[in-house]
Amino acid sequence: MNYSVSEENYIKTIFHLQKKEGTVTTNELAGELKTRPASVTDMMKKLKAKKLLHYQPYQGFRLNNDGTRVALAIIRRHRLWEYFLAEKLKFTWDEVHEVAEELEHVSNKKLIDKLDAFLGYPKNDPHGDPIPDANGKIESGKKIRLPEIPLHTPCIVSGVSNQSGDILELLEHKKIRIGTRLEIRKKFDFDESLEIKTGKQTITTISRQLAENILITHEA
Amino acid sequence: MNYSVSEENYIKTIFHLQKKEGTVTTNELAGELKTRPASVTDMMKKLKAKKLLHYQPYQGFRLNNDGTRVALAIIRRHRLWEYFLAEKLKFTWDEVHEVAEELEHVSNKKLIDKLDAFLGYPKNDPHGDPIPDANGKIESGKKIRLPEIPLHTPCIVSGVSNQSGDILELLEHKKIRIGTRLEIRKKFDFDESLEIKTGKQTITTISRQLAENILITHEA
DNA sequence: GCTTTTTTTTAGATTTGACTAAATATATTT
DNA sequence: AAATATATTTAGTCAAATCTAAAAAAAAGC
Repeated sequence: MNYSVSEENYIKTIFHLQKKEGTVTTNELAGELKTRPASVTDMMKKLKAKKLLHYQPYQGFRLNNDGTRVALAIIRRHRLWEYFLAEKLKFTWDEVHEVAEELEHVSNKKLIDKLDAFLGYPKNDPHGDPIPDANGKIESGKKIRLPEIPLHTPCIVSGVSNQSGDILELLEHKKIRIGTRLEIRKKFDFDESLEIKTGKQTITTISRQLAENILITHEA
Repeated sequence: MNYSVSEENYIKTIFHLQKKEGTVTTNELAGELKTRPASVTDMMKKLKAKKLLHYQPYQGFRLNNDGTRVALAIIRRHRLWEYFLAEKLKFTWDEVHEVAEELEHVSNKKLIDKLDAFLGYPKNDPHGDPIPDANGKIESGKKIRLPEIPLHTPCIVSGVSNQSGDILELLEHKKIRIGTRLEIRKKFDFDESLEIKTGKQTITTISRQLAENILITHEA
């Protein structure tokens, strides 16, 4: 029931690669993990022996139910720590991933469930990705972006999909953060810019490029 | 500048054993780490090569300045996480150590300094042990216990030295926690029990055994 | 002060996770 | 469909951290 840091990194990476394609290949995984194909083959044999994935030589691999369950637990830990780092420790959005890569391997269930409660059971991490719950349930995956929200509909910022320092600086300046409530006041067809209301009566205009990167939680 | 989990555990344990005796022996360390003497000798050679300790075959070992600096950084991480677990995640005093043993090996300096700030730069962990600051400075080490506090002197609970569930239950019942302000009202010579005031006007009596285990920060 | 016991070290083996180089299977060309 | 190219696996090494068994040094007993 307990896996090494190395095993966890393989499992997590397979999960992410699987989503895009049906099956994962040796080279893909080696590239993603910055390791060699031969090392991947070795690990696949081990994970198959542990019954976490399907694997026949030369046929690629994919996680089975047990492997998926393990992957979701790792992703839950990663995203909860990211949320903690951003919200509580005031790390910027582009710094959280690297630190969470280390924290995610501390696999004490009680710790993670208590952290979840402390954070108020957040639904999304700072990049807008959904956080699996204690049972491994995860929300759709489809993220709603600001331009898809109708006029005059109050909504809450749940993350940004682009993690560059530039976008951060701009958002910081406009005081748009995770949890910020906002509402679209006007859509300009000319350049697709949006006039939005944030907080009580602050009105500002944001470009289409910026709006595309702001992820939204629907509920008021 | 970066050490493996195993190296860190050896360094940390040597630091704790040193305090009591001048030099640490192979068997002592093997006992503490639940490993074999031969493994200890191997690791001592490695840590000596890394210039973290003094070691001559058959002569025991002790950390040098660099080794002590590394040990204090590990202890700082451990105790800050313990404080976080107890204060923020509501772990009980007897549960925090085990979890902190894992978290302490995530050695990102920025993470730890930001955690420190988030927690309000606590001086002691939930067991009353002092937390080294960002520069590795650590306070005396001498803990003051409740019976040593004079009458009518307001003070603050900084921890307990005994971590059993029984003492916890009792303290919980009497609403004595870390940070609780209290003041001794009367000392009974017969059984050395103490009558104390906690909070506004709650008066209660505690036994000598209990008082001995309550650690105090002097400042009002 | 020699002998016995205890402690520590050395020597050699094991496991995990990685690597290189070579072999083999699959895919792509022509 | 054979030849070439690419992807994958196998075979054999290596380093880290552990172990057991045996040898060597230090300490204790008589």
